[in-house]
This record gives sequence, C-alpha cells and structure tokens, in this order.
Amino acid sequence: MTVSFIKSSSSNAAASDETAGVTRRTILPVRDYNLAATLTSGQAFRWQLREGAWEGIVGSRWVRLRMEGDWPRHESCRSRRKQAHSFGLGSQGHLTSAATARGRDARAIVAETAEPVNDWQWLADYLQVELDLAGVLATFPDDEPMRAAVAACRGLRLLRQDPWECLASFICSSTKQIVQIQQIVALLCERFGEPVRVPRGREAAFSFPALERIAAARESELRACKTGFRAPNLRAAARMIARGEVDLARLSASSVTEARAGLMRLPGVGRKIADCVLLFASGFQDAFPLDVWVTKALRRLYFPGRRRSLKRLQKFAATHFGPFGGYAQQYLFHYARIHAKLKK
DNA sequence: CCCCAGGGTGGAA
DNA sequence: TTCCACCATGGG
Repeated sequence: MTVSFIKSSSSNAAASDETAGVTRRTILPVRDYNLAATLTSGQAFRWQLREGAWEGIVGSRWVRLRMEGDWPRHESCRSRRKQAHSFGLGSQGHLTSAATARGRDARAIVAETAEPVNDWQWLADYLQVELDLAGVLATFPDDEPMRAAVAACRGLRLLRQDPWECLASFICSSTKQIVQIQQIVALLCERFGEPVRVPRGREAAFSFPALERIAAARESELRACKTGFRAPNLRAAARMIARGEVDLARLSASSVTEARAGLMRLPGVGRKIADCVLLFASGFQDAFPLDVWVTKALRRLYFPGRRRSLKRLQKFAATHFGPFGGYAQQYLFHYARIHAKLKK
C-alpha cells in the first residue's frame, strides 16, 4: 500500500533535506515533541540512547533519531545555525540554548536510516508527528494531578506501533520490569527475527519476529529468551492469530469493545494488555491500561486515604479523563515513574 | 531472607 | 461477585 509522500493539510510531515527522491536522512518538523519521554515511557521496548541519539528498529528498518539542536557539544553554534538554515527552517531555525538543552521545544526530529528511503510516511505515522498534541492536552480534565503530570513530561506522545509487535511484547510484560521486557524482546528478535541493514560498523540488528516464526517455535526456545511462564501464552496467541481466529489488522475497524473482546480471547491477554494494544497500536486513544503504576497514581492522586477497588478505578478512568483518556493515562504513568525514580 | 515488577488464570470463599 | 496463590526470573 502506497501512502502519498505529503499528506494534504498536514504540516509537511516529511520534509526531506534533499530536494527530492531517495535519501537516508530526513527532517520531521514537530512542535512540542518530547522524544526521550516518548521512547522511554514503556510503550515500545526497542529504543536505545547512543551518543545522544535514539537507535531502534521500526518494521524492517534501522532508524536513528534525535531532536534538532541536540548536536554534540564540540560543534559550534554557528555551524548549527547554518545547518538549520539549509534545512529550510529560515530564521525560525535558531533555537535558544535552553530549548536545545531540553530538546522538547526543538522544531524538528532528524531521522537517519541505513538504507535509502523514498517515502517517509511510515515514520511520521509511527512517531505521530502530525498529531495536534495541544488539542489533545486541551481535552484533559482541568485538575491538579493532570496539570502536574503534563507539566512533568510535556511533549510526550503515543506512538502508533505494529499490532503484532505490540501484542507480543506486552504478553511478555506481565510482572516484569521495563528493563527486563526490553531484554526479552531483544532476545526474541535476535533468535527469531530477520537481520536488517545497519550502517557500516554497527552491530547486527533484527526485525521483530514474524508471528509465524513464534507460532512455529518450541516452547523451550521461547523460555530460553527469559519469557518464563509467558512462553506458552506467546506461542498459543501467535498460533491463534496465524489461524485467523483473531484479526489484528481489523481491530481498528471495529468498536473498542469488540476489539478488546477479540484480543482477550488470546491466552495471556487480559484487560490491561488488551488495552495496551488498543492504545499503542490500534489507535483507540480512549483505551486506558490500568497497571500497577497507574493504579497507584490514581489512588494516591485522586482518592488519598480512601479505599477504591480496581473495578471502581477502571470506571473512574473511563469517565473522568475524556475522549483521550489513554493519552492522559500515559502522562500519569510516566509522571508516576519519574517520581518513583526521584524517590529512589 | 524479604519484596516487587506496565498481569493472567483458575479455584476458593 | 471478589479474593488469592501461583506462574519464572531478575533486581533491589
């Protein structure tokens, strides 16, 4: 399926730094985009920070991302400004040092791939650079917890991920820390994924395993990737999807309720993991994954001292946070984790 | 030794 | 209905 290079009214999502055609580098103009928070907030598990840039795999492509302005310190401010100009940003290309340091106010994401790319829309979609974030934030309830959460990680976005990768990753996520989920996913990719092209000198990289490969794997091989008791669920879910019992591609075409019920027929997939897939991959931005962090955050921020069952919290979440409740949830999740880290 | 981690499940109460 | 032990494994 071919998507037009520049979507009609969108703010020129993928403006290449070369006038036309195939290139390994592009500039995605953005406003209010917190790349670090987005890539480390427990949505995706394949991004690594190296030398000031984020490296990961999207689909079958190796990608390196950084906010414009995050150049290495030894490069002069002058050359920085010159580059910004050549990228067509004009006088707006000059960034204040404060914005540069934080990165989130920068006006572009610089993306590099290992292989030449003609159409960059896949990356614009994945990063959701065309989303009107201010419009989303405006729908959040105007209360103190949400104001604090948004202030703590403004510019945080929801990614639009591949449903199978998202589902499989979260089947492996139960009672695991994010670092350990990253480790499991890395092992699955190394052992069951396809090698992808990387820049000269880089270590090998692999795509996320096709569901047919996981369906055909032995349980012991999956357990060897540290999946533990999740291994049989991962394999059985892959087999059910391969048999067509659940159609991941059609989830976004049905109602949230219907899509959620379909996902929950898969072994190892309950309400929480289903909502993760609905929110992170299928575009249901009102799906509200209620995990241990968000549960604690809701109880502490909205019901201090009072007893609230998980059921009632779920009901509260569904009604209080509006049409982009899932988005609000991601801010609360990241906010809660940041503070837990600070409290050590 | 303890407790906890972006949970789900089956059986008991 | 809700509650609870258990499921592997690593980190603190």
